[in-house]
Amino acid sequence: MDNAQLLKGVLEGCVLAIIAQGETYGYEIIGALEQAGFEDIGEGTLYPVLTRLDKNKLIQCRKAKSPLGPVRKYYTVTSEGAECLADFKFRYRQIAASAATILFADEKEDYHES
Amino acid sequence: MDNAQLLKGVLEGCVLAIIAQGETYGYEIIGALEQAGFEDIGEGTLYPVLTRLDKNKLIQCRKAKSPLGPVRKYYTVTSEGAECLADFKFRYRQIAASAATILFADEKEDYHES
DNA sequence: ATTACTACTTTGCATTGCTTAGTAGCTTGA
DNA sequence: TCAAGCTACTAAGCAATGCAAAGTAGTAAT
Repeated sequence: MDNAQLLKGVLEGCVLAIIAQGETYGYEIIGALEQAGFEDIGEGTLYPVLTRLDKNKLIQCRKAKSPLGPVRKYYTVTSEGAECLADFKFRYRQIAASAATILFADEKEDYHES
Repeated sequence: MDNAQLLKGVLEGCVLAIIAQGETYGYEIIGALEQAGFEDIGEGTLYPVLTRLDKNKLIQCRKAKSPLGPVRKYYTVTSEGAECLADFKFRYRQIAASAATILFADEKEDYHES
């Protein structure tokens, strides 16, 4: 029961959602993920996600100088990416609801408890 | 953005949770998953999960005749499995909360609007 | 010049869902 | 009897993805 498996797919959707909130770059995205509660998202985890999203035309890239350090790659979502994000949210909601039904079934017995 | 990836890890925890609700067998578990809202969980998806849970000593198996059809393998959770399930629920809640923060941040603006 | 911080890249591995195909017991009807 | 159809489990092989580890570079400060 590896923790990593729970992230699969979810991470990609979350990264897309973060970029949808405003143009941003890799390092900043890692910070946003950690601030939301995700722990230990390394660079080796995030950057392949960005590469994939870019390859699939869901985000697009623009290079710009950083005030400190090397060149940054700023990302924004494409219209196709926005569609995908909406679709993802829908599917995630479905699965999360199904999982909650099973996992937390015993915690919702407040109202029909005989 | 494959739908299958969203299931990773979640499925295993859900199967464990279903068995924890009472002794059951493969075919019945598939029914329970579909009833909870999971779509198209095939046998080739479920049985490897059961094999893995068994190998990891989280569930144990008992063979018994079926009123119709071949012998069934009835599963129950071990004490170790119960611990794992509790741990899984905790981790799932954390990740689900983090994901919701990012994905549905814009939907919770009822109280500090304007 | 060395250290440290920012920022992105690359390689390779392990896990896991899924497709497909196969085995096997039981019941029913022609 | 024997084929069809249901129940029930098994097995082989593929693809996607998170992740660890190591590397490349630019800038700044000591």
